[in-house]
Amino acid sequence: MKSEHIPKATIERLAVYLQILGNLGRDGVNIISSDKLAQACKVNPSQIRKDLAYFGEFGVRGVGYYIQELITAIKQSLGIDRHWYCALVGVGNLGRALLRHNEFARRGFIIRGAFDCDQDKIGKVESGLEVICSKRLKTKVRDLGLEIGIITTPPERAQRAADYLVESGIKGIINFAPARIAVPEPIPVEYVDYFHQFYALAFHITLSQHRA
Amino acid sequence: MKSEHIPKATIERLAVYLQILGNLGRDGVNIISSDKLAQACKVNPSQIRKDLAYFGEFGVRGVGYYIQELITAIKQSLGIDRHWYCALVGVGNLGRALLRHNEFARRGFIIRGAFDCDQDKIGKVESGLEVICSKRLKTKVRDLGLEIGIITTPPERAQRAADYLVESGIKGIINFAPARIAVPEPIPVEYVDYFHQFYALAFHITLSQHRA
DNA sequence: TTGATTTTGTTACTTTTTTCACAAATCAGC
DNA sequence: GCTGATTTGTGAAAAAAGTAACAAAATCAA
Repeated sequence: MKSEHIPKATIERLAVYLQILGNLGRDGVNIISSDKLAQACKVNPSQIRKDLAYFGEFGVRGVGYYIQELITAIKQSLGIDRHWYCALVGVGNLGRALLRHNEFARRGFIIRGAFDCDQDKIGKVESGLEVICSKRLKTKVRDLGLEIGIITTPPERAQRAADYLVESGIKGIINFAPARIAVPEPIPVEYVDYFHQFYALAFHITLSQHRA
Repeated sequence: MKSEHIPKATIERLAVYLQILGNLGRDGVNIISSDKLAQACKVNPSQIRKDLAYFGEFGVRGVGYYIQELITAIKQSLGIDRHWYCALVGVGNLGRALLRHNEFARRGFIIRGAFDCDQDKIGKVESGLEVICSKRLKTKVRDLGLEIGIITTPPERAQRAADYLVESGIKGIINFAPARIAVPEPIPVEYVDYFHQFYALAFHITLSQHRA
């Protein structure tokens, strides 16, 4: 099998597989079967084989998957076998926290530009990056080769940030602001709000208590 | 309709509806139809009606939904029409960032205990909370009425943190550590890792470039 | 080399989720 | 109070995702 439409859930699971394979690899394991990996991820083994089948044949029948090879294959499939340069728009509390968070670079997402439209912030230096006026995004995106935009503005300014980013030729957007944004069709947007998971947890706890 | 099994995707969408309704409410809108809300969320209007139908009848035929009422109804459905007291385990960089992040309290998730097993950290004060030895979780969970555990340890210590939390009688866990954890059946766990969204974005960008 | 055993890749089947379509309810104007 | 215009709630249909089952490939022992 190869390509066609790939379910969103598959992409999410690939990220999980990657996480677990990484931990296993660090523990010195070399080979794993879909069955064992499935146990570790708490999914169905067929599910794993099917998810991987969208991208190619990475296993060896009768043997299983070579962990390092599989990690490489999944990274390639997701497009994270390379660096991505990012623009961060909105240098507030959250923005600053992300700029300081060096996990970004470790995972291959390198924030190379920090932008804000507040005159008081422009010119200041945050984690080694000078804060630049959002209106200058276009030039910077071109000059620095930025491909991903990270929105960390307050919700009411998220749409404007998105507009600047789109206009500047950015290729995709991660929106941390608690607001939906509208962008032209081809540009993918992902929303991040970990309170959604808190809500889901509150729901599940409440549900099980209601049953009891 | 009422209760039965509710899709995970429905819960996620309810959180999105809530976000958008909140923003609309602040803008002074009072009533909205499933059609308009659907446009704002970029989902199918039937989807919205069906999602809500799992929990009750909140709309008025021929009219639409009263926004404030709907917000209340969704919050009740999710179980976030109340406060939740939380225990945070693992006072590293991420843990400290979350402790400082006052959005938690604003959204009704109040972190009332900070725990770590590192002797150097125990006794120190972070954002007004004294860091307590993880082994004392049980007493504190009882005395402070903590219901949700937030794991922010390094991945290799996530399972132990989970074990302490489960033993202490916690009702649910949010795991920020990049590792899967095993807990007894009835206790719900939600995983938070925003790099998954970065991966999804990288994938979509790569895909569309491949097509071009 | 053959046969037993393992485990993948893939097709067929099952279940779940989403979308469609329409009756039931509401409201405004006459 | 009736008529027409809306818009919900919901059962039926369609689409999508997940699971099971098995042939094909690989390994190993005899």
